[in-house]
Amino acid sequence: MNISEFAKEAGVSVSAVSRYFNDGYLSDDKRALIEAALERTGYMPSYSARTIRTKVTKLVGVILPKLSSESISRVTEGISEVLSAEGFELLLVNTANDYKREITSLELFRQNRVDGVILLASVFTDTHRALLSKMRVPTVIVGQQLKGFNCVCHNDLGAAYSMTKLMLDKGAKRPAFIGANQDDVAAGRDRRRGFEKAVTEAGITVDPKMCEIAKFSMDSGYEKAKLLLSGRKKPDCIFCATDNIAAGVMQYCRETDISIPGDLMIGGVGDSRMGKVLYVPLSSVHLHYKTAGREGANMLLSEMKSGSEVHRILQLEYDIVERESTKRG
Amino acid sequence: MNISEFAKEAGVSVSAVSRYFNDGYLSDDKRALIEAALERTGYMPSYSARTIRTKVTKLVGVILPKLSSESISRVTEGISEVLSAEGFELLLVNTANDYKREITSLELFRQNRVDGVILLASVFTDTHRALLSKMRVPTVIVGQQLKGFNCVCHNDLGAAYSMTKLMLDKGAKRPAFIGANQDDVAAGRDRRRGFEKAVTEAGITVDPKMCEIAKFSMDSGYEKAKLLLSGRKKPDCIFCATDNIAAGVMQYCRETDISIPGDLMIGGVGDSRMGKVLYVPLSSVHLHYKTAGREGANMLLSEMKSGSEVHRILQLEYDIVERESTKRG
DNA sequence: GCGGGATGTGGTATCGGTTTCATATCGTGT
DNA sequence: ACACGATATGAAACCGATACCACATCCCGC
Repeated sequence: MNISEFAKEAGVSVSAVSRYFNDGYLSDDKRALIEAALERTGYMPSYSARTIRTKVTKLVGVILPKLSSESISRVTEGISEVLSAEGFELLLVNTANDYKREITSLELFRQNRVDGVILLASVFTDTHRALLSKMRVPTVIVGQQLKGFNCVCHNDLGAAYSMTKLMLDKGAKRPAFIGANQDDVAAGRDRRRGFEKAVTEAGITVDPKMCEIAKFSMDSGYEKAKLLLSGRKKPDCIFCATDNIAAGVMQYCRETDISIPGDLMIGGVGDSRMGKVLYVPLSSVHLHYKTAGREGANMLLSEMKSGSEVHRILQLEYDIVERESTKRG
Repeated sequence: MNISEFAKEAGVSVSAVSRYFNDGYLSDDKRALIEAALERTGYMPSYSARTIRTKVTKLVGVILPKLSSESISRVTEGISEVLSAEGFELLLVNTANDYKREITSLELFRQNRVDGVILLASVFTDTHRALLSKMRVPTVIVGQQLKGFNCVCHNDLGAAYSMTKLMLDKGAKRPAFIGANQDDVAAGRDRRRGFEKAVTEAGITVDPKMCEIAKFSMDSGYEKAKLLLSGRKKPDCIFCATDNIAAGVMQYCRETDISIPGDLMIGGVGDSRMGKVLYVPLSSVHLHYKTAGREGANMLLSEMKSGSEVHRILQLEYDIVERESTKRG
């Protein structure tokens, strides 16, 4: 059933029906007629037909690398909370860690499919940059920082620095690092730099042999821990770029009877739920993921309303959460 | 830029452009002209304009109670995997555990916004049933079983039964239960029935005082554990309807020096990542969440293709994963 | 040489809404 | 009595695509 059939059924004009669903200027008589017919028929106007004239989709595209990650789902929850309150819906694209799909999705979103885009990016290539600057809809990047674009990000460097410093202040002398791919500026490069900054400041030379690059998984953390802890020069603390990696390290320690924090201190980033219940509760850095999602959504909202081209970068701070894995002395 | 402007720019007819993006019957000359103009202008056809004629949105609505839950995000990942391979995108609605939003979202999806709907439901009210039977688009329910509709669900009763039986077989005599709201048929009622079945079969009478209802959170599990374990009659095993609840129970046991599995065995459901790294690794039941998502998506796809009204129910089986929390003798 | 299927083409009706426009009625201040 | 703004109304143009239609080739078999 379309609007003219419905209008006939209700005994009013097409314009009247359209006015009912949009602005005012409609007599109470007609309003009642329409409501009665609505009750009878269950008519609903077609969104796409509306969109074709108004150019408004009430849809926001969200591009993310995976769904089953605590940090990402928290961010998404923040986004969803703010946007749904404003009547927007989320068009989700799960790239499954495939950068090419980020590109194709951005392409897709240029076709007037959405009113705005939020990109939970991992890595930026030149293609990314080129495409992003050609976007015709407001776009916000969450979790990474890219000059010239709207971003909400975390202080990854500071977080890594503080966590590493915490362990060094407790007397660690042989710090090790297990991080993520350096192409990922936030979780990879910045967290490594934070680690290195703290180590250097403590008067220790960063030893490349004490630094490993892992995937974002427990298993990977486990493997890298095995590498680091079975060598000759053993670390007395490990800073892990994510809690997942830290959990893998801890697994290895449990199996090999390495005592935590006695023999080895461990610190993570992300303050995941898991960290609290690990067999040795994990010290971590709380990043405000949900807030990042909310703020990203708010930034997008204001961008969509104003249509302005101002680019802002919002960096959120962090909180150190100390638990048993670093409690010495 | 719209199709006629673009057609003029390319030097071809509007029909030719439309044919370029759809079927064949287009000479190579025109194809080349269009491709050249595409390169120059970056024109993309409008999705909503297309939808208005074809009635195809290439969108699937997914309604879920929350995002930051491991089980739900796994299901969603399965859904996303299958549907994106078929060129569909997900329109996500996060109801934030608000049943009313499930209703309004279903309403919304009746407006030709999507080609199909997947509902990760929690609770079914009469309103749900009424609305679901009025849906004009193919709909699949994942995680719950509702007669007369397309469903993909787990064998929740069997899962709970087997886990409880495992603990009873190891000699537990005073089994306790911490479950979820009984309005949730799958995670609430069925898992409780499975527990009760196993207990009864073992010749033990189910003691209502040994049964608590928690929320789906660690904290709630912790609180209920305190209730059960500080009473006079202490349980020697607790079956928890979810791993999160079990993790809360374990937290309490750690604080109060209750030894696991010596004093108390604990079993969960869901085989969450957390379970493996808990301070006592948790026995759990692996439910095939991602598979459920995939199968739900497949079911929806075949429903959308055929347009048939056949209703199927697919129940997935489970695997017991035994870890230290129930390893006795 | 001719009927008929496959291929190729552009004009235009159509999808289901919104917005503009011309027009009408009303209350009200002067 | 009259001008004027606020309210109310339906017809028709319009948004940007697709699908149908009428028509033009071309190739093939008979």
